Amino acid sequence: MSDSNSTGPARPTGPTGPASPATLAAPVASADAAVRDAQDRFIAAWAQMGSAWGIPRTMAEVHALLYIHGEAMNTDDVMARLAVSRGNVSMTLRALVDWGIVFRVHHRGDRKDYFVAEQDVWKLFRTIIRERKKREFDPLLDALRDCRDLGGAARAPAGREHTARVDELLDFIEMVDRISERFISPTGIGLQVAARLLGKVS
Amino acid sequence: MSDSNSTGPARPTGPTGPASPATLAAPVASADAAVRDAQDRFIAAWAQMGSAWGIPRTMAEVHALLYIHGEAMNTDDVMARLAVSRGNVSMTLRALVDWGIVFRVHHRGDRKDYFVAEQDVWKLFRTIIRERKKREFDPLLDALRDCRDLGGAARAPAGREHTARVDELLDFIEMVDRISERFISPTGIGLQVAARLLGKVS
DNA sequence: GTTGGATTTCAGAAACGATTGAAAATTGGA
DNA sequence: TCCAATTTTCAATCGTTTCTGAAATCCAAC
Repeated sequence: MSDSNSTGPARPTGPTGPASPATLAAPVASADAAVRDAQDRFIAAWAQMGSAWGIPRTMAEVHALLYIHGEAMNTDDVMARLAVSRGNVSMTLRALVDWGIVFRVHHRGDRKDYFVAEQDVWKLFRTIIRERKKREFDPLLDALRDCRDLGGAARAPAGREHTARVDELLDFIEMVDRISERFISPTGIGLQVAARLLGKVS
Repeated sequence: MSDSNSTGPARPTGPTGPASPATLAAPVASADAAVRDAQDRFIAAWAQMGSAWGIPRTMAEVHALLYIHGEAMNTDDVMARLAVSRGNVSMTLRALVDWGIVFRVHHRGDRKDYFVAEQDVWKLFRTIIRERKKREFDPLLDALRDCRDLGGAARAPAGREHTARVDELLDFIEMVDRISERFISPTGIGLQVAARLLGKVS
C-alpha cells in the first residue's frame, strides 16, 4: 500500500500534467520515483531532527515536504502525501504559518488555500531562531533574573553562592542572546561574519 | 515536611553538623527558606527550557538541582527534594553521567554514591553541544548526503531541483557544524572569539 | 560466605502529547 | 441571500514516553 498510491493522486500541482510523450513515460516515471524516494528520505531525516528538538513529528514532516517539494501544495496534497488527517494538516499548517516559515498563497480560480515553504535557508533559520528565542529564551532569562533576586535577598552564604551560580549561567545565556540577536537582525549579517572570521582562525 | 527535613538529611557533607547556636536558628531558617524558594524557581525554569528542547522534565530538574545546589547529593537527597521515585532518579542520574555533565563522587566512610554537576558553565555547554552534535547533527548530515545522492541520480529537472534544495540546506548545516566543532574543541576558544568579534561590530 | 545497605532493572501504570473525524464555521460565487 | 466547497475546531481516542515500585543484583565489610 505504500507504493501503489504514490504515483496516483499525489501530484496535482496544476499545469505540469502527466502528458509527456509515451517514449519518455518509462524513464520519467522511474526518475520521479527516484525523486520521491529521495524526498521521503529527506522528510524522514528532517522529522527525526525535529522531534529531537521538541518539534511535533507531523509538523516537521509537513515543513520538510513543502520545502523539498518547492512548489505550493494544498491541504489535500499534503494529506495524500503524508497520510495524515485533514484536521491535523490544518492545525499544522496554521502553526507553520504562525512560525513564519510557511506562507499561504492563493491561486486564481481555485478556492483552495495553497502553502509554500520559505526557500531561503538563511531566512528560514533566522526565523526559527527568532521564534525560539522569543518563546523560550526570553522567558528563561526573565525567570533567571527573578530567581537571582529571590535568592540574593538572603545575606547568608548559601544565598550568595546561589546568586553566584545563577549569575554565571545568566552571563553565558545573555551572551548567547546577544549573538542570536545579531544573527536575527534585519541585515542578518552576524553569523556570516562569524563564520568567515572563525574560518580564518587556525 | 518541606522545611523540617531540609536541615536534616539534606546536607550530609560530613562533619558540618547542625550544631549552630540557637540564637541564629530563626534567621538562618528564613534565609534557607528563601534560598530554597529561589532554587525551586531555578529548577522550574530550567526544566521548562529543557522540555522545550526535548529533554525529559525529570532529567532537567535533577540537573538543575545538582547545579544550583553546588555540592554533591545522593539518590535519597534528590528523591526527597524533587519527590520522584528511586528508579527514576537512578536512571536519570546515569543518563546525566553518560552525557558528561554530572559526575559520580565517593565520600569516604559512606557507601552511598554521590553526584555533582559540572559547575563551569562554558564546559557545561560545550559538553551539551558536543553530545547533541554527535547524537543528532552528524546523523542528519549523513542522511542529507544520502538523500542528495539518491535524488541526484535522476537527470530529470525535478531531480536537479531536488538536489539543489538539499545542497543549500546541507551547505548551511555544514557551516553550523564547523562552527560548533570549533566551539567544542579542547581549547574551546571559538565562541569566545566570536562573541568578542561580534561585540565589536556595530 | 554471609549479611545488609545501595543500586539497577524492568514490567506495568500513569501521564502526556499527538491525531482523528465529524460537526460547526467560514468563505466566495451565483 | 443561499449554496456548496473549504477550512477550522475540539472532544474523544490513540500511541508514546515517562514514571513507579518492588524484585533482582551488586558489593563492601565482616
